[in-house]
Amino acid sequence: MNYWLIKSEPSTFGIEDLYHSPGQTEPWDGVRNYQARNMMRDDMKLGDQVFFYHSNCEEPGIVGIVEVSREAYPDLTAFDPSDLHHDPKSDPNNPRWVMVDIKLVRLLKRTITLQELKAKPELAELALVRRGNRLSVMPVAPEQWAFILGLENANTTDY
DNA sequence: GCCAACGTTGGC
DNA sequence: GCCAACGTTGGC
Repeated sequence: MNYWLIKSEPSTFGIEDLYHSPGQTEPWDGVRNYQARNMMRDDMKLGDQVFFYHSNCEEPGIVGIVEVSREAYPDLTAFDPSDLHHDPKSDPNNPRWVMVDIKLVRLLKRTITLQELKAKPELAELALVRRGNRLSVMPVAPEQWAFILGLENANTTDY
């Protein structure tokens, strides 16, 4: 079992949108970064647990947990000229980009904010809080996963 | 293969 | 809206 964190801008697609999706499941399409793609293609397995992070918004932070409900398959939006993430260089016979399906596990009881994550020495190695990080899909170590989950019930004035 | 220019991300 | 950090592009 692997752990991950995926970012999304709530103005584009937030945890509320996933909550209201049919089957609370959506394809995680539009990833156009090779590092992120490689992780999805090679390492994201059925049942892997994933933090859902809201970026570029009023209160950036982790807002929910999802799981991988289908492993990597070709991202067909790359072939659609009308799609925002259209990539004319992706060959339909050898698709360049992949996506996985994610299914909502649950919403967190509160947003675990970026500010809070940054303040924890235990999470110094978390890719999310490292300087200049821009990956939309990143691994989370099992200890980091457990630690972050523990924060959900912690007193928010502790930090 | 170098690297400057450019576009994007995302916190603030 | 600003801007730092980073990835990608393309001329050479």
